[in-house]
Amino acid sequence: MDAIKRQKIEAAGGKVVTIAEFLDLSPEDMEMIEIRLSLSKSLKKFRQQEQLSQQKLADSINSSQSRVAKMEASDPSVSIDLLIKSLLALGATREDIATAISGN
Amino acid sequence: MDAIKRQKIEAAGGKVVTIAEFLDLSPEDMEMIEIRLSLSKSLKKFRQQEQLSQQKLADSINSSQSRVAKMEASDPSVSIDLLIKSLLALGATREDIATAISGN
DNA sequence: TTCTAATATGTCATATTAGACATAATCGTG
DNA sequence: CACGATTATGTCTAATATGACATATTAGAA
Repeated sequence: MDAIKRQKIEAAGGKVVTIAEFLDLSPEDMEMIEIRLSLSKSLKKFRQQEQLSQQKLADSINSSQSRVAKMEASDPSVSIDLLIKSLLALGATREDIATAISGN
Repeated sequence: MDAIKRQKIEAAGGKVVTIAEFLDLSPEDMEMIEIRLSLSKSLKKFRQQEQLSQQKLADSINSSQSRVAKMEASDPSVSIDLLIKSLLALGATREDIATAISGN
């Protein structure tokens, strides 16, 4: 949100709050969330490139369809470990993972 | 180990086995271990650059000295999540983390 | 629309990871 | 050497992540 929009809202009596402020997240927490988000997007991309259903992928990594869905949804219950493990299983390289994490 | 050395050992009746073979690790397992290793080395480097003891770092991230020691030792009981969280707390950027993971 | 495959969501028991603590080992420095 | 500080290791129990399952929702084709 730019400064002008913020000013307008505040001038009108509204309080502007970022998501981080609202949820009381530290910058590091935000980064963690962003990293998980990038990885999960990458996971979905790799899976689709391989033309696999969530179920097929789940089978190949001894997991379940629901967990794969949660991975791709960046559910807070999924660890970065699991995301990376799954990406590797899909053939992603460390470089691919690094790229996802860097956000570029 | 190069092919020549391997050949010599095998010619002498020895069986050559990689660590991965010995521990029956999949290539993905190996990658996971290497990633953890890179991150833990990076963590130690960042902590030392900041001139912090493991205890001080532990305090700043609500953890314990022993857990920090385990992080830096790449103990299997520590998750990549925790390593990344700790790196971020030390001021590492996503770029720094990506670099560690890529192994370059 | 209806049927079917795919994906999403909620919950649970089990497994894994967490911080904490005790204590051992190692490092520096006098 | 001795001592103090730092780091390593082992083991608890609490917290969190896991696969599994049921079920809901969505997507796409006939």
